[in-house]
Amino acid sequence: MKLIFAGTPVFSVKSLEAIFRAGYEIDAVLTMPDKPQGRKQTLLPSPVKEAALRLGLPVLQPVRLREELSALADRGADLMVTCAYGQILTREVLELFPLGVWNVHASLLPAYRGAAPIARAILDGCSETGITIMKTDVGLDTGDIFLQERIPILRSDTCGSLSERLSASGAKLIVEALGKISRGEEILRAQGEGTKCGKVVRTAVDFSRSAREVSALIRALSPAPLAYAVCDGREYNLFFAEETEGSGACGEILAASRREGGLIVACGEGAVQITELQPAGGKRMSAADFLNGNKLQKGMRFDQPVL
RNA sequence: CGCGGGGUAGAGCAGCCAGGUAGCUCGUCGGGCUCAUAACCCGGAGGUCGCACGUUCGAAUCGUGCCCCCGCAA
Repeated sequence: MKLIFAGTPVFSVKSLEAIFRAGYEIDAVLTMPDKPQGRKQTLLPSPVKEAALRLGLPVLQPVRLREELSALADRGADLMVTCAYGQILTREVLELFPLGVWNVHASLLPAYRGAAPIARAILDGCSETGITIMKTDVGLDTGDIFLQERIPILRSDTCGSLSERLSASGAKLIVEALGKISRGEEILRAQGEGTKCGKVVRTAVDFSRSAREVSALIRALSPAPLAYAVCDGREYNLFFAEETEGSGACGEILAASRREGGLIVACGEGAVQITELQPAGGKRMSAADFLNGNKLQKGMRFDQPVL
């Protein structure tokens, strides 16, 4: 069984490595073209490309997959595995693989089809999410479900930490799936009605929301694209905040010292303790380190975002 | 030439504009207090002030050049 792996971000790397380690013949790895990153606009390879090169696998980076059909077809793979690849597959692509195209998706489909299922699940305050291995069809994450694993969402989870566990789960499940497929044991079930989620963007924290929602927003967008807040003309990226006791005007800093319990900000309902942040121009640091610099004082207020 | 912040002790910062003894919070080490402590008190160690050149009696501070880090935007 010869297969092609398609993936792009770090989330996909564990699946690629697991499939490789399980001994499957990976004919080529598809990933998005190198993109200019950062201030210097330097061209950077995707995490999957780096992993593929490390494993000595051939890498293909078509800008538009549907324009490289013949090249793909020539490789004669039996099956394709996709995992956050970044391109919608057309019917012509799907038809190239006799054993089908299988996708690793980071949600319990049919919930959270689409771009940012992990962040959305945290944002919505879900207590669990999971991984679905599905047989890709022409719709957006609408294919029949093959395998699923539920993963709890912890109060301490950020999109980053949850992604790591989901990524590991996905790697385990896709290997399991390939085993069953190679033995002709796949049993599928249709999804039915589902929900779609769009990608998440950098967002200003609205401290008039409840502490639960503020914490969820901050954790859902961490470590990227991040929630932020402005105080005293300076912007702060927020990496982590948990709900805590406290009340005051929305956005008011209720405490800004270790003695008083850290950096605590009043929300519309309750308060949050911010434990990791990054001032504009500065580095990411713990609230304890940040407070040593005395930039924010009790009584100051974070700006209310213009809605 | 996209906009902007920054490099001072292990960490986070002040000092720079108006040159003249290296400062704060924390950590660390030692001692004390306490049933005890992440609490409190006392004391100590620890810094080529990013690099180079220049101005000056004297530069963290002023001037020139360079290196590096970071936020936004793309």
